[in-house]
Formats: sequence, structure tokens, C-alpha cells
Amino acid sequence: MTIYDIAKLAGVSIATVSRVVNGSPKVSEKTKETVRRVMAETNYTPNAFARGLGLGTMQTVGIVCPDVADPYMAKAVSYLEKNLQGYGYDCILYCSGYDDADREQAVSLLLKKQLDALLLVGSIFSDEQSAVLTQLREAAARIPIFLINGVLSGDNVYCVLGDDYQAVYDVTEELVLAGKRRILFLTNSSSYSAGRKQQGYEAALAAHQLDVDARLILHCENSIPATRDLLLRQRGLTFDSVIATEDGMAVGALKYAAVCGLRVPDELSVVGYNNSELSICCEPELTSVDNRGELLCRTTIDSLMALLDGQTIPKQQVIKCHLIKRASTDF
Amino acid sequence: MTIYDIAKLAGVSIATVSRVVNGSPKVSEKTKETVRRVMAETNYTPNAFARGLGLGTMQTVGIVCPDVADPYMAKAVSYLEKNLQGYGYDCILYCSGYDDADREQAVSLLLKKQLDALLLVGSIFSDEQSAVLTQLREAAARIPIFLINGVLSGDNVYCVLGDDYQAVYDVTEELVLAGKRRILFLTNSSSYSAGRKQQGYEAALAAHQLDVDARLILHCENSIPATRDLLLRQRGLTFDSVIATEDGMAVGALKYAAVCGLRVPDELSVVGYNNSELSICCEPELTSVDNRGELLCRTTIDSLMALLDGQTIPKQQVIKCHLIKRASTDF
DNA sequence: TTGTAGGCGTTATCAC
DNA sequence: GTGATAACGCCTACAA
Repeated sequence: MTIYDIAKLAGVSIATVSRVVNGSPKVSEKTKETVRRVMAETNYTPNAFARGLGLGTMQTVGIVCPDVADPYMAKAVSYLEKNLQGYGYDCILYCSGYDDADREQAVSLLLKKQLDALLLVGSIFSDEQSAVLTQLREAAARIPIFLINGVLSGDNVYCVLGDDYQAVYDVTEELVLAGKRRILFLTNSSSYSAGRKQQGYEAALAAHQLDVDARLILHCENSIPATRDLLLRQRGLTFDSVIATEDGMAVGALKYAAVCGLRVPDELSVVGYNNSELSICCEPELTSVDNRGELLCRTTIDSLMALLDGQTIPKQQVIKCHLIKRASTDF
Repeated sequence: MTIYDIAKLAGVSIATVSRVVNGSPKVSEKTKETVRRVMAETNYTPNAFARGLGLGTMQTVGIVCPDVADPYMAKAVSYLEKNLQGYGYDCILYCSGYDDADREQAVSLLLKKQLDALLLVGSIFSDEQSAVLTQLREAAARIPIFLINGVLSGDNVYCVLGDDYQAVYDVTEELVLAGKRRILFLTNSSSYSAGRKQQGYEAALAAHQLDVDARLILHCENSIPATRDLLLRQRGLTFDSVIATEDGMAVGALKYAAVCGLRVPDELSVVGYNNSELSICCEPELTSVDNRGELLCRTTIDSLMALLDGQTIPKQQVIKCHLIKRASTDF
């Protein structure tokens, strides 16, 4: 069934059918009615490709994220998709993996698809030399690029991110005020947000005249058993509290405490990040930073739509995080 | 930049450019070289829509799932996407929500997009009267439909699913052999797989001459606190073990045990489902059924590709589950 | 090995 | 209001 068939059956021209399909006002009620009936009877569906060809868009945006199996990104993708749906846009999902070369390939593959925008979930590595970054800047020449929880300067590049710096600054300060002096900082990557979190940690310590002990900054895989085992191997190290850049690592710290017989929060306070389901699953339940994924994603899509609508939008929007206090801390 | 521009710049016809783009063998090395150079210089990218128009496909399949924020589905989507990528296919993701009307809309929206196939993640409600089902059967007239963990008969409809019946049968039997007599069954929906799980539970009890006590079958939302609270409200009910159709509910049962001061597994054994990260996060760690999401998804995509390749594939493929034993049970 | 021309199904721009 | 008709950019016989 093509528009020609419908036109013939309805006794009108294809132009008229097209007008009916697209809800043009200048069609008489009578013909509109006839065409509608024929379309319904024949179960006609306009060909999306032809439509895309003519319009230059298929109302589709690309979402690239390293790994949707990660609960945080899954949530983000879910929110993004929901909001896009609300505007009548589709999304094509591409999981790139964390490797730079793979991310580059992901972007270049998606660029060939005439998408209306590219949304990157999860922070881009902050290494300014990275080939991905120059590629992204080039890509932005063709379509707008949005980073969710990442930062990149450039024309037609927009960033929406949680205020991870402030969030970690605040919680570090709370721990200090609660009397903690040896706060272990567990980080899992060199991403932009991981870096900002660490800066918040260091700044808060400095603000309270505490030295930053490099041994208290531990790089670690975001996995419960891996973190537990890493901590078990640090027998020389003493610490009275833990801030982790991901909930999984914080739970690993709880597991470590359980193995060592440390009481949480009395002997060890633990703070996680993302306020994921893990944080209410473990024992005791985990104090965690909620970085407002829903708001972040809604803001992103609203901004994108405003942009596509020709409006001007801020290059960078920062969203305040919330600290969710639970039983793994005593402040 | 269109194919015409490239042709002009390279001093050849568009047909030749097209041949180069599509890797046709009948082009002289020399012209191939020239055309390649021009394409590189101009940063030419073929228009995907025009391509789709001509070929009738854009190598894209639709994935519809109720909610990617659910870790189980997120994993499934991740695996599906990864496998599709391997075959050079893209996926467009649509989160439908659980409501029947919304699912129907999701399918009909996706049907208009000239996709090569539709993959439905998460079980379809088994009510044969449902409008979604007839709609799906109709949809299958246009493109192949795959259900991951669901069942539907019909032409051009294919199902790949875990053997949930057997998995629950087996674990129920293990509990019985371990001396448990009052096994609480926690279920969260009337989906096909939830139904099969319950059948496995009842069959195993029957096989051991145990009555099915209807009060021991509890419907419950898949949420840790909701499950805990539900159990706390069942004060009259006695049970010595719990089988949950989702890990979240099993963790809820653990939380309930903690509140009541019941020792796990001595006084209460708990079994979850999906072997999600929750199962190693809680305390004690959770015995859980692994339904082999990765294998399920790989099988799905391999089958799809075989089908698109013109081969015949089985209408239904059942994958055996694995029981992962941890500290919440003592068998 | 290469080029020409028609077709794919729309949308959009004209006339009428 | 409505109808021709030219894009849109590519693919693919068919010719040369």
C-alpha cells in the first residue's frame, strides 16, 4: 500500500492524501473523510524511509552509553527514552563499552544514521587529548550533542550534570564534623565525574585543615566482591569511614566490615553514590548520594527539544544532588 | 554531499560510486581508489534514508520492554544490543510500561517504522483474550516477532525462554528434601513465566505428597520494602522457607527475617530468582535461580539472523536454568 | 568495467 | 481545495 494506491482508491491525488496524513487544514471535510476511510480499510501506513528522505529526519535520537546493564545507566536510558517518547521521538540505543576506540566507533556509526541528536550517558574520560573528544566536536557540526554527567566544550555541545563536587564536599564535611579523621575515598575510574568527586573530597578535607593522605585514595573496580577483597588486602591501612563513588563499591566496603567484624556505623561509616537499589538491599542500609537521574534526563530532553525548536539553551546545566541518609552513617 | 557530488568530483557516474560504497567487485582498482579518495576528502556519508528506501530495510530491529530500569531487562537489552551490533544491526528501544494498552501502542508505533523484526523482552501476560496478543499475531504478518521469556503461538512468532517451571520444581524439591514443609511462594505478576514458576512449585509439592496451601501463595509487588512489610502483616501465617519469583522480593523476605529476628537459613530459607546483583549484596547472600539471560539473548539474535537469512528456525527454544547456591539456604 | 535511466514513497511547490 | 510534478539520494537492471 503506497500513497498512490490510496489516492487512486479515494479518487484524489497523492498530494491530497499526503495532506490528510499530515493533518493539513486545507482539505475539505468531505475528502478528508473519504481518504481516512480508505486508509483505515486498507490498513495503510506511510513508509517511514520515504518520509525521512523528504523531511530529512525520522524523529530519532541516538543514545550511546558504555553499558546499559549498569543500573545507573539503565535508569538514565529509561528516563531519556520516556521523555523522548513524550515528544514523539524514538531512540536508537548503542552500548559502546568503556574502551575509547569502541566509543569512537559508536559515535561514528551513529553519525551515519541521520539522527536528530546524540546523547552520551556516563562521563566521558576527561583526558583532553582523547581522540573521542575531537571526534565529538566534529560530530557536533552535524547534530547537537548532549553529555549527561560529562563535560565537553565546543559548539553545539551541551552538558547536563549533577553537582558531584558539591555533593562529595558536603558529605565529607559531615563525616569530618562527626569526628572522622581517616576517610577512605574509593573511586573506580578517571571519568570526569569521578574526578570532580575526588576534588570535592580533597577540598572538604582542606577546608578543615586535614591533610589528604594519598594512601586513602584507592582505585577500585565497581564490584562488590572486588572491593571487599581489595580492602581485605590493605591490612596496613587504617580508616574510620569510606566514601565510594559508586554504591557497588560501598556495599563491598560493608562486606569487608562484616568479614572483619567491624560494626557499621560505629567503627566504620560508609557512604555510597547513586542511591541505587543496592543501597536498600544491603545490611545496614547505605547512606548514598542521589544524583537526580530523573531530573537530569528530563532537563536534557526538554533542552534538546527547545534547541530543535530553534531556541537558545545553556551550554551547561548543573543539578544539585541529594544526600539520602540511612543506617551506614551516624550523622 | 550526495552521491552525485562524489561522482562529479571523481569523474565517474553515480552507479560507480554506489558500487564502490557497497564493495562491488566489478570496479577497477584505479577508479575504486579515486572514488575512495574523493569520499575521504569530502567526508561523504551515504544518506541512510535513501538507502533504506531503496533497500527496504535499515538493518534495525525494535526492542520493546516494559521497563529498562529493571535490572533484569536492562541486562537482557544489553545482551540483545551487543549481539545485534555483532551482526551490524541497530536497535531502537521502546519502553512500553506494563499496561496492556501501552504495550499495544508500543507495538503499533514500532510497526510503522519498517523494522526488520520486533523483540519483546519480559513475559507477555498469558491472558489469551488480551488485545495485545491478536495485535502481535497480526504484526507478525509483516515482520518476525520474538518473545524473550514469553510464549505466543502464531505464524512468524518465535519464543526463547528459560525453563522456569523446571527450575522452581527443582528448588522446591530441594527444600522439601531439606525438611521444609511450609514453603511460602512469593509471586509478583500473572505473567507467563510467573505462572510457570508457580506450576513448578505446585507440581514439586504434589510429587512429594504435600498439599498446596493457598495461603502460602502470596502476590506481592517486586520491591524490597513492600515485600518486607507485606510479610510483617502476615502474622498468623507460619512458613519455614520462601521461594520468590524475583530477587527483590527475596531480599524483602530477608529484611523481614531480620526484623523478626529469624536466623537465615536455620529458621528461614530463602530462594530468589534472576541471580541479580541484589543476590550478592544482601546479608546473607541469596540463593537464586540464574535464568541464563546471556544465552537466552544470544540464542534469540542468532535465530533471528538465521531467519532473516532464509533459514528455518524452531518456533520455541527452551533454555535450562541454573541454581546458584548461596548462604540463604542450607542445602 | 562503466554509464544511463527508472524506481523507491514521500513531501513541497507550484499552478489551477 | 486540489492536482501535477519536481525534488529527496540511493539502488539496480539494462545498455554500452
